[in-house]
Amino acid sequence: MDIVEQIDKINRQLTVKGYKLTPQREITLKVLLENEKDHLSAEDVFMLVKQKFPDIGLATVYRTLELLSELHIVQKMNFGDGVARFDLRMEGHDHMHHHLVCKVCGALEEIEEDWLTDLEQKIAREYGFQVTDHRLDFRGVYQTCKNNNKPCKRVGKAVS
Amino acid sequence: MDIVEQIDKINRQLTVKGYKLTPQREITLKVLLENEKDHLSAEDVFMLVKQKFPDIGLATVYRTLELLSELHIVQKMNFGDGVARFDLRMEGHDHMHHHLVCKVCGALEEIEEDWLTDLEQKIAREYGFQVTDHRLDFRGVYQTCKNNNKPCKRVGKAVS
DNA sequence: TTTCGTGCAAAGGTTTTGCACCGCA
DNA sequence: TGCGGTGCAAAACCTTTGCACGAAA
Repeated sequence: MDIVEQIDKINRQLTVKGYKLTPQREITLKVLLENEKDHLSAEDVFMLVKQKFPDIGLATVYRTLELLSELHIVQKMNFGDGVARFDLRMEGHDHMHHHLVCKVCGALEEIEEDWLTDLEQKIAREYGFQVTDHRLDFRGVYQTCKNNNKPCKRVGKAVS
Repeated sequence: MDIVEQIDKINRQLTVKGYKLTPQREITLKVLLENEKDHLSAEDVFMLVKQKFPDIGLATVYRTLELLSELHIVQKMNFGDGVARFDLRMEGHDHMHHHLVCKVCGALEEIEEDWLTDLEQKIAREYGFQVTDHRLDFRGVYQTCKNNNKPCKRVGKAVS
């Protein structure tokens, strides 16, 4: 599924809900699609969108991200560095991704495996709670960082 | 271990690092201990402390929470509602707790079990990443909320 | 005296909101 | 015309910081 198809699909989702795919929204979506792995902040998105559409306002980006959040097209996340970060949720998003956050190099690595299916069933059984979403972050240190005692890699946007 | 002993222990931790247990810090700790399950925000803590010590300033509460965070006595968390929340980490804190966040009633339930020990070993093996901390939140709906189609319970502070 | 901790107020940074305007049905 | 969407600036909000003062070693 290429970017055009993706945007087309999202366009239909918007239309169903009575929203329009304005040029600003389309470009914001493109930026999100092109940086799918990067956990962009609103400011990041704004700067990238501005390159393609210089007249856009920051408020529009916030409003678009908010809208896309509500429609569960993007997911708003928070890594504790004071800014919200946004992730496109692609079609197979039932298996949420997890994160490794390295305290030394600040890298934020994504892990695509889903480890929690069993756990979610257990929670449904034992707590009467139906999980729709989860979030799993590990904080720690890469061995390489630890051995070298210096930053080893930076994947995506670093988080303080 | 009662509150006095706990504070005593924390006092020693502070002393070792060259910090003092001022009245302000002691009362802040008491509030945290008395509301251990509540995920208080800085503002929450401030208001509760102010009842016992009306002259305290908000900045002091922030500074105390920051200090306690650095010493890993409390843990700073973020549930995406725009404020940081703080949890005391009691002695057996190696097994981090997890959360169920209900979208209907806003309840934030704590789960004391540790399900991720195996996973952390796997991560160390396969990703060369040594985990010191993790965070696991599940979002979803309580069956009771779903059946009644209205909020079913509120545990601790609700989160928007 | 020196140092750490404090209260207050101001500043900082992120996000939201009010408002006038614009384009499309 | 009506309405959703936009840009801009102002506001709101949470958190941090500068500064002068105070208490304790």
